[in-house]
Amino acid sequence: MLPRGFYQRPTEQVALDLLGCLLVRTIDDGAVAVRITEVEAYLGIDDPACHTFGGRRTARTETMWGEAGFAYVYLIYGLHSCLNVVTVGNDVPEAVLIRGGEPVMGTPTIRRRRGPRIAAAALTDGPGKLCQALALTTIDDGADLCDPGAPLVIRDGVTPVGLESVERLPRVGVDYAGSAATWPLRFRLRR
DNA sequence: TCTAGGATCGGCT
DNA sequence: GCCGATCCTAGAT
Repeated sequence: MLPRGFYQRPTEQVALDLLGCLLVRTIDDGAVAVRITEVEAYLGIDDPACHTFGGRRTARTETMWGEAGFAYVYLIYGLHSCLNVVTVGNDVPEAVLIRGGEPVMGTPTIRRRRGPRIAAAALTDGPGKLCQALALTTIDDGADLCDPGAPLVIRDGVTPVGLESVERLPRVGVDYAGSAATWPLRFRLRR
């Protein structure tokens, strides 16, 4: 399991290093693991696309202002959840959005949660889809990812990820953020 | 209180 | 590729 110190580093570095890691979700309903293939960095108060831009601190974003290594889960478009991991910590409210992955364990459970008619490639290839596959909702906001007994933890990947296999792209859906919309803070594993 | 808009998804054309 | 669903959040009043 990744230790707290992993998350207490610059957000872009954490985002890169999360690629290839395993998201392991253990609840009664069924254990599931997903290999992270796509993430986005959100750089706090100086990032117009970030929920904490300009120092915004509300009930929703409170988790981002807390310690690193905790899950920040919020609801988007009134119906989808998105999973982030808080980075840096100590009143530096930055985070990495987990945008997608590929199932490596518990695929039948994922399919049961996602629906029988969903194509295999579309089971966990978006932030909302990922949360549905892992049965994550805003109830899980504030969960500690560094607690060995937690129902959601992140483990180091089995095979190391080389920089040459990582694409850097602009972030998705943040056109409202002006020039920050073009910042290359989206990282994706080539396939 | 009220209102505009959103870090998306999936079905349909 | 387009578009509607759906309701919470945050800022304004």
